[in-house]
Amino acid sequence: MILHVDMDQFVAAVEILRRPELRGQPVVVGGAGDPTARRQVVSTASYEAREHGVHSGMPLRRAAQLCPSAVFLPTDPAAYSEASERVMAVLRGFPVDVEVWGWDEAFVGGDIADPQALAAELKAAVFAETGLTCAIGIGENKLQAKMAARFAKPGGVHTLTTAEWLPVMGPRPAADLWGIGPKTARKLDELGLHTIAQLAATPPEDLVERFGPRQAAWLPVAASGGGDTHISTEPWVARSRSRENTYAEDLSDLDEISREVAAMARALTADVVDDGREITHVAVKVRYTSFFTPTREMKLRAGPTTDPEVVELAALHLLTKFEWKRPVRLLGVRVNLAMPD
DNA sequence: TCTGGGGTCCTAGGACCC
DNA sequence: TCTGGGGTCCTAGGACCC
Repeated sequence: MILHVDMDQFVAAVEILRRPELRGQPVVVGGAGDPTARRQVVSTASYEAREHGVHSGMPLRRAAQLCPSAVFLPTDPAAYSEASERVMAVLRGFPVDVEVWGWDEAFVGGDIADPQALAAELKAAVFAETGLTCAIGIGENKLQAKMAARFAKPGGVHTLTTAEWLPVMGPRPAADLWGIGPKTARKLDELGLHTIAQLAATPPEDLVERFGPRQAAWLPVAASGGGDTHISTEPWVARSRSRENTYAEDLSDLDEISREVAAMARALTADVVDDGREITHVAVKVRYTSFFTPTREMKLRAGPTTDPEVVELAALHLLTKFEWKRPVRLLGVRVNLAMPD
């Protein structure tokens, strides 16, 4: 069996931990914590704020309208990263395999005799050592465990097995499946495939034309409750690193745009060089006020580099490949990293 | 009340080479 | 002479996740 550990309202919970007076109050974490700021969105809302309809991705100003009494806090990624490390260390203290999945999730596998007992022990240990609570899903593969954790939230334990899968998940919309987003859900709807049970009963051949071979093969398997059972304990090696910024006021001046992109390119290079990595590709992203968002990317011809000058010049070169007739609201730079041997 | 930031993986088309 | 088929690299975009 595989367990999926999913922290409850993780970002909000970390903030509440260091400000206990916030417990029980609606808390909204996002942007610089200013509910009047434009172009900033909710990162995480506490359960109390969610009761007012506030959710991740919502503009802060909208959140403030829905829940004027909420406490608004700036995001503090370093604090969440540090809290995440403490949680994962607790999980690794057990004789199990742990695969970290983002800040606030992990899959746990290995030689597990009694998954229910293990789940209870993990929850208790995480709470005792970090003050944070989690939900735990138990399943026969990662997909089942992940879906089970949704039923377990907040703070519970839930099991979903192959035998239970179709009776429980079958009637639910295909969009409930981990890996099916709004676009795929709409395409499935257009094919008359609305529920997980309907998708599970569809031969891949019927999906190839619309979805391509890989997704066509995966969709019915996932809908039938099939999934990956491998827990990888290898440390994650990042493929890329990026920085982007949405500006409160649109940018039109190409000199200013160039300065911004150059600064991002240099900062990014410093970050990855700190991590001992080399840069192979540079990409620039522009979002116009229309929300049209093209990207331009290039491989560094001279080979992998750690030189900020090279990365900056590449980014500035890529800038020449865009049209500058309209103002922009976002600029971003991404670098791809050479994979160590 | 207009729509964040940081990632990963997949697909598709064109260039280029044999 | 007007024309094939395969393989790989590169870039752009789409979709999804937290």
